[in-house]
Amino acid sequence: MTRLLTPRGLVRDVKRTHEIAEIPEEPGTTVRIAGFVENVKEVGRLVFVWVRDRSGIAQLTLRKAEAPEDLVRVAKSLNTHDVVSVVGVVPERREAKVGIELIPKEVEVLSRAERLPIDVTGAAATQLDTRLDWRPIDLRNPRNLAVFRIQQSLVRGMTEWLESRGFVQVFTPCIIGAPSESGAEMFEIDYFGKRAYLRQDPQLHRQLLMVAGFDRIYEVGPSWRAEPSHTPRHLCEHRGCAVELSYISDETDVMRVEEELFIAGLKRVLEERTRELEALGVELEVPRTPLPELRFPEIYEILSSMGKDIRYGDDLDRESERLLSQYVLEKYKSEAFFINRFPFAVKPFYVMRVDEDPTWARSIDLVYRGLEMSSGGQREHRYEKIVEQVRLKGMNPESVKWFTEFFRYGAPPHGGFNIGIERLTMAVVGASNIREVVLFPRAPERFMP
RNA sequence: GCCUGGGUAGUAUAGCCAGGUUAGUAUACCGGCCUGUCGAGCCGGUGACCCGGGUUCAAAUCCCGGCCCAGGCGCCA
Repeated sequence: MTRLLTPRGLVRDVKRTHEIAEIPEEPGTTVRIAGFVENVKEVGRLVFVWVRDRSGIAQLTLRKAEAPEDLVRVAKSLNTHDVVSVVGVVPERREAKVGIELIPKEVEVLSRAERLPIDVTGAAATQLDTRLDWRPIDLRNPRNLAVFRIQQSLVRGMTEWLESRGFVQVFTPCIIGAPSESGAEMFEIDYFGKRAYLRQDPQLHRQLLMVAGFDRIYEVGPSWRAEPSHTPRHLCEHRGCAVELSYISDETDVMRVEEELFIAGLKRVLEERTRELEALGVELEVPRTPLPELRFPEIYEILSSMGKDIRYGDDLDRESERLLSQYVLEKYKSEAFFINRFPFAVKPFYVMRVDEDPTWARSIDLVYRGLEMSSGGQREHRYEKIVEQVRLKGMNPESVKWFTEFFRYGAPPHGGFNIGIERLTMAVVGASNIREVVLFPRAPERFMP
């Protein structure tokens, strides 16, 4: 059997010569397609079979009187989501309103499907949790492919932007030996009888690569949070696009890189995913740069003027985040903005404080469509300051020595951030639950399938 | 982790407050009808009260515990 690759990389073999969307319009053309049976309908003297592959739907039309008896029998025996390979001919006149019409000459059943455990048509829309129990079947719903195509473009738009600016792609360890970072709980693992942890952020190792002189790096990879968060926007396992860069003058340099990166992702989606955006009913606009920036402590006054009082020095809560988003949308007509100069009290030891007013840290968040996309900022690179901040946080200096020691041997001023890929996808496609935009989400009560 | 609401056929829901006939509906599935369907239509059929305990003559319904889910909060990407 001769096999050859099409320009699009599809192996032309016995089961398939064309993806459905590739079928030529020329009447009389014979093609072989393969896919899942979407529907079988018998109407009077006709049998219709819809076959779907990832590119679209084809309708097979059989005239009972004209088609071979065996073929009619096979067609009538088909069930929803049987897997078939079909040889068919493009008809003279196309009458199907949905999809591409074919007159089948041969139908091979590759696999039979039992009654589906979930609804993938939307007629009796299945709840998310049940869909996730049956995720591989749920993912057959074309809306899901659209979501992950959009995610693909977001990530590629960002990584290609980073590559074009000389950022080095790196892979830092997922298993770490010390629970060094304050904040989220970490998953413990057994490491040859010793206690180890799954990282909650690749943050500290990225900084060590700045110490190493890599200058500009990025990493796309997972992080884990052992927090029992029951919300529509948290996962126990999520992926980020993390960036770190050296020789910045302050955190605003980090913001300029982050907004360009963010916009590069959105632009790529608009370029490549018009169809998918339309299928999902999503409207997308690219925010104007530079993005608006709100700073502490002025933020307390803004919130106060909106009727929300946060104690001076305290962190923002969920409602504040929403109020600030609303404020920025009204005042600056922007869906995205930065929050800067968080209180040092609510941030980890490694952030850089403002020397003249050390209550505040050079810590930034990017908020988009009311949702936090990332945290980042300028890091403290001065050894004495790092050690002092470890002490201020009440941490045991020995426990972070593996990290802090390296800063005695020269460290460029640097900063960075980590954009949550699922958060960004969720905001772009307008999903109401983050688990919608993860293939196989991990949540406190779910780690299967 | 806290608060509120929930768990009924494969899926999605009604019934629960005011305990008592064959637990209703839609969709899916099976069978039949229909001269082109395209959210097809019409007729018939199969199929369910989360688990454990308690109250009662009698529990899907009331009470207690467990597990799970949704939303909100906290934590954060």
